[in-house]
Amino acid sequence: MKLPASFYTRPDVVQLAQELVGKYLYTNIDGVLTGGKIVETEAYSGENDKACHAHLGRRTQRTEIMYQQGGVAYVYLVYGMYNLFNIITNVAGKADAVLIRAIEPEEGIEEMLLRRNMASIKPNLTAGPGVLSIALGINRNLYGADLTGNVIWIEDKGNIVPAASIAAGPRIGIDYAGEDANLPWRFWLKENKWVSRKK
DNA sequence: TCAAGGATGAACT
DNA sequence: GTTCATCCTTGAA
Repeated sequence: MKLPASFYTRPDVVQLAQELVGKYLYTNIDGVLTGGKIVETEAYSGENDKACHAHLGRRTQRTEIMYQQGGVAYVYLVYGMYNLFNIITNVAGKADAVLIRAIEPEEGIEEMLLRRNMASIKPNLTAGPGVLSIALGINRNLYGADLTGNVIWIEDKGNIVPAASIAAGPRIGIDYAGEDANLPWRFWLKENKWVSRKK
């Protein structure tokens, strides 16, 4: 079942990031279906989070989409070469988002190998936000894409993820954010080899 | 095995 | 000019 818009407009982005672990992310780019199970996420909050691009109402052409109502994609370029995929959440004007960091490949594996220029399937095919976007064909064409449409979406397959199998810890690569860098807002499936960084 | 460095562009100072 | 929500290659241990 495709997640409805009402899932994304809920106010607690941290809770939402945790619930997204175990859901399934799919893209349909040029008629090619690829996707898999989400195994790692991070929460970013517009209010009170220095790590967020839209912290305290910062507003640029790049971050404009973050102020929309939840349920759209925020794709942006980092370090000049990688597109990172975020889900905008909460109601309009809040700028909350969830970064998808890693998935466990399931659908369209051959196409993902082709996009990554890899010969055989290995954990680093989709472990990490930059390579994940390459494998799924995500680029800035999807900036602002509707997550309830038919190009990129998330499905709930009814599988239950016990809270005990989800680990929480500090987010990655945001040391500049001061004390907010220590917030345990990264969630991943314990003992899953498709997670981008262990521990 | 692991640390260092490069690629490359948008946003900020 | 500097920083950044990254990843891959290189060369030293």
